[in-house]
Amino acid sequence: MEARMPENILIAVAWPYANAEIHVGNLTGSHLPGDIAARYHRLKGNNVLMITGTDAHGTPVTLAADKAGKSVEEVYRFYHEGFIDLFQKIGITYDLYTTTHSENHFKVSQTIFLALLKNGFLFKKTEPQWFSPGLNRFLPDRYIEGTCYICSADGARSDQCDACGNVLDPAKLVNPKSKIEGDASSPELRDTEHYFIDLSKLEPDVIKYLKDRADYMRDTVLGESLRKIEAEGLRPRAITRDLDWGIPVPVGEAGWETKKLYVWFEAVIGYLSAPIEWGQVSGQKEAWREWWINPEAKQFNFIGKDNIFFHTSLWPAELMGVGSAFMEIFAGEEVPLILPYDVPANQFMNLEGKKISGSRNWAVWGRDVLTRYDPDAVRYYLTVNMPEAKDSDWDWAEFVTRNNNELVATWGNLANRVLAFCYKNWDGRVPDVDSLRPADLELLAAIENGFHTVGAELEAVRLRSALGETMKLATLVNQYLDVNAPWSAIKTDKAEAGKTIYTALKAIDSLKVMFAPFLPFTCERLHGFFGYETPLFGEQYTETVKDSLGEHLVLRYRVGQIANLSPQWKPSELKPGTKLNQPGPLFKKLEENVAEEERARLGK
RNA sequence: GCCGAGGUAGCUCAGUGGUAGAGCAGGGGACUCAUAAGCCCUUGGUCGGGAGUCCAAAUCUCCCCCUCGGCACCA
Repeated sequence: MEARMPENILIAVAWPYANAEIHVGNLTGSHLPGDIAARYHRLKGNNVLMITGTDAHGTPVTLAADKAGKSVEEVYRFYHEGFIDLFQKIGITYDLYTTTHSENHFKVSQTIFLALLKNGFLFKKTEPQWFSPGLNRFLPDRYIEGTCYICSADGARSDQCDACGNVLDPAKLVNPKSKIEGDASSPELRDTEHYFIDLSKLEPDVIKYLKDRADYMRDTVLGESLRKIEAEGLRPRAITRDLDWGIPVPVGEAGWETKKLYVWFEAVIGYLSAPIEWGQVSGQKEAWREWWINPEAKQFNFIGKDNIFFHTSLWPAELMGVGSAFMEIFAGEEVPLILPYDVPANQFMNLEGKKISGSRNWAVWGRDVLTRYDPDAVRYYLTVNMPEAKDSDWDWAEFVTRNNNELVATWGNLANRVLAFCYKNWDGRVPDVDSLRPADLELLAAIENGFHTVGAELEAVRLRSALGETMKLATLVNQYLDVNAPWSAIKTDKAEAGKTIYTALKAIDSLKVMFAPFLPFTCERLHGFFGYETPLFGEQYTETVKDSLGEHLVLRYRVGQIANLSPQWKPSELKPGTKLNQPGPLFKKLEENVAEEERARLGK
């Protein structure tokens, strides 16, 4: 393949919230597609930085801590460490998985706030907000419900009634109640002053930002952003809250000590602060600029559809409002930050036809499912069923059949049958061949072409399609084997059988690379069967970072011994005579009763 | 109510102007290297309904029906 300049690719994933475990819907929604993209670009030789971390702040964490009788820090650390354990077990290779509760993130977030203030995009405004006398704290609207004063339906939110659809005046809500368990006090409206970001002023910029990307952004994403904004406009939005837990608002005025930056205003800033922290812990303090100042860099935000607004409106608005002022305050140079290239948001994954619900245990939890199934089996099903265009469904019976009929039968069996046949009949070595036949060259050409077609799908973040293309190529090799039947040929002409096996091995060696972003664990094993001495991927590890807020665990990724290899996203160059290692099955076939057993676990 | 996304073979879904597709499930066959896997052939659809534009529509326009999601100070 032609030489090319490496691209700088930032893979930024939505920040998991520290009040619940991660389930398969969260994985397929953002972490897994991000990891597949990151691994592909690494194989391609691009400079990849994949980051995110735990969103530690916000009211729900505070309330979860109250309920558990623990400190907010304990609660956030509990989930944070669990997330890191899961990402190692399922191979989500963050270069840095950190947290919003770090000195660095505080500083970067506050700098963004100050830059927006400097540029005139923030204003203060006093509004009534619900206050719980029982909890002695302000509560977000979602925690208040009452009776609608228009249609008399119960369960109306304070600003809108779902029953009649009317927008409500919170002050008129009848019999307002706190939805917090154990809070029997009657919430009341109290005036409170907050900072707002003037999104209406930034609306033309946001529209232009989205229109510039409209030819490749997903239709579902544009529908929830561009078309919605054109229809409804953007309104100013409060970016501070009355809360003890969170990032202090960097204004030295009295009365602001009890207020914090709104979680989504600051969580998205993590896409900037995490690369900065990554540079610090890697001893390359300025390296983050390669993904944030370099206008050629491409940033991807992998998120679920629930976050589309924050990533297609609020975050670009923050960045455009900041302009060069962030760097001016942060580093003393007036250069602008770049804007995200694409926001490939996924829809939701349901479970057995119903919406996933953590509180009702209608969920397949990431760490739990990995105690019974291999990570690549889970990754495979989550990828073929990824909700790229619309909501999808995790169905246990389908999990079993896709595992058995596709992963095991088409791909795993292909690798195993060819390697085992070769190992047994050619003394553990790749057969020697003098020349190849037209059919052999034809197969290898088709496989080689896959690096272009599958690569194009991966670059466009059409992951289901990319995996489907790869699986089709595996079928092509199965067909080739059937036509050439080396198990028959070997009885009369071992050289001919050797050509078939050599060709098939080379094809499998190539397919291994194409499958690797999706199935990294088994492809790494297969890589080992072929006798390679360096791995396909680097390794994950954790370390503890200390700062003025204390310390936090981070997950990292070390490229290690493959750092100096040339890009691996290219056709196999397998040499005749290469010594193989003892092969074995890559995947496990699942029993038919698995679906029944798993369904019995749900909802309990 | 408003906004958005969907409604294509029994099931899960791909397909945005040019003779209806894939995988699974069902039926038949040849083979045996392989986790009884793989391969070949095959049954099956008036592309939610109606009207329109066009030489030509699953694909564009309009109306209607149904499902799901959101309704932004909730993450």
